[in-house]
Amino acid sequence: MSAQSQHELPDDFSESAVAIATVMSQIPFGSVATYGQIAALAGYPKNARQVGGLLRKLPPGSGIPWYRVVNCKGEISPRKPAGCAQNQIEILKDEGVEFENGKIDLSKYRWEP
DNA sequence: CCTTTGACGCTTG
DNA sequence: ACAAGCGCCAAAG
Repeated sequence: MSAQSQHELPDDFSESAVAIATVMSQIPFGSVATYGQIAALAGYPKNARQVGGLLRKLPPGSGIPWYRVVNCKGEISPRKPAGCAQNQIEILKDEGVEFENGKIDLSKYRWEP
């Protein structure tokens, strides 16, 4: 079998979705990126919402550090199943990211490509 | 084809 | 600092 990439993205993914997922996987260890930032780097500055929609569709073990994605406020975006953010916070803390009242100081941990 | 939904972001009060 | 409203775009029904 051909050597597949570590990013096993569904074939359903559109061109924009692949670009977004690629940028997302570029987030370095110990850093975080905002939805708008990822969308802009992918070439779609107005598709910040699509980034979130993509994370929702992302399968586990996709090799994408979804936990390094936060909103413009430096906090975990609130989604339906409340409490899931707790796990994300733990992972980021393990990477050295400091949380202040549940928020991250983007001026310190924001990814700067 | 039209309407609704969604892990967003910015502006205004 | 906080809340509400509006804008933007794609996927699903």
